[in-house]
Amino acid sequence: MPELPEVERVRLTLTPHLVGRTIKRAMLHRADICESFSRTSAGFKKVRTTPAALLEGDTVETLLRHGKQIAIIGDSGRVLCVHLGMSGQLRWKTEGTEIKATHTHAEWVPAPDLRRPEGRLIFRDPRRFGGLWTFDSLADLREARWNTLGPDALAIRAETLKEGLGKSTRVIKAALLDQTVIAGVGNIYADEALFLSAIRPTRRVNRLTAAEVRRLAAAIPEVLHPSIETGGTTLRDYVDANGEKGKGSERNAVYGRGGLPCLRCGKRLRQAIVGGRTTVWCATCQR
DNA sequence: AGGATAGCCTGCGGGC
DNA sequence: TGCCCGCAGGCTATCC
Repeated sequence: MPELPEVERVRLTLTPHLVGRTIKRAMLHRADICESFSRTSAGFKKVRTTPAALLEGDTVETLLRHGKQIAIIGDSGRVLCVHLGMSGQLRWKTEGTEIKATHTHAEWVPAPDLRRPEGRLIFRDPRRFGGLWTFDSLADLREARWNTLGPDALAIRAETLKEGLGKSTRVIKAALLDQTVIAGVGNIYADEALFLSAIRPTRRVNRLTAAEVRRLAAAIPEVLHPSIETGGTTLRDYVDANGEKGKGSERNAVYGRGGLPCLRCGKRLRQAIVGGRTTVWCATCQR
């Protein structure tokens, strides 16, 4: 469910709970949602997941994000990578918080910390499109997994976007959803960025002008930043680590507004499947 | 080899 | 009030 702003929000709200805490116990309730990798001379091989790989015994140093993926870094150097997929949640559970017990696939119990209230980290994911990946180091995660991702959408520049798009003939909407081109944009913010840059989602990548690519590159962080501030979009079941819902959905100019009037020109917004996903745009404002 | 499509899962809202 | 259908924020495997 989450795109970059929602994932960033989870990272930000989880950080104060986790950083500096030592993981006393890591529990994996469903083995098939986690893959562990270890380095070999040839590359990487899949190994059995151990509690230590899930950061048991580690003190959390920091939380990073690239695109829609989060990395939790332990003081041993080990790294736990979390991808929320469509329905994944990373939650900080305290005495008072109600979290559905169903589909809880992993839990982390920290050692008591006198300065902070007790709590534990929960990974839930009903649809199981998300998952966990463990590596011995951040370098390993970058080499084995994040290497396929394009530049993070918050830091995208016109030149790198142009390079990532290449001479592709597919529609721009599909290219924006391709995480190897740019990491972090999903269905909501692809439509929002295309609206803001006045480009039709059905335009072929290789037919975009340099000026249009520049507008698009500028529009992407511009649509992402406010959603990080407001707590991300809420359409269904997204919540941050503290269970707070986003307040950003009413800010969307096109996503979820098919058939409604364009906020800029008042004409009816078009809705159709583009690049395999429901897409909304204004045929008047976007060319 | 790039690009389009089906498929993986569960939950929920709308229409009957 | 059910029940069935369609649809959902992501990504991949597989075909052409």
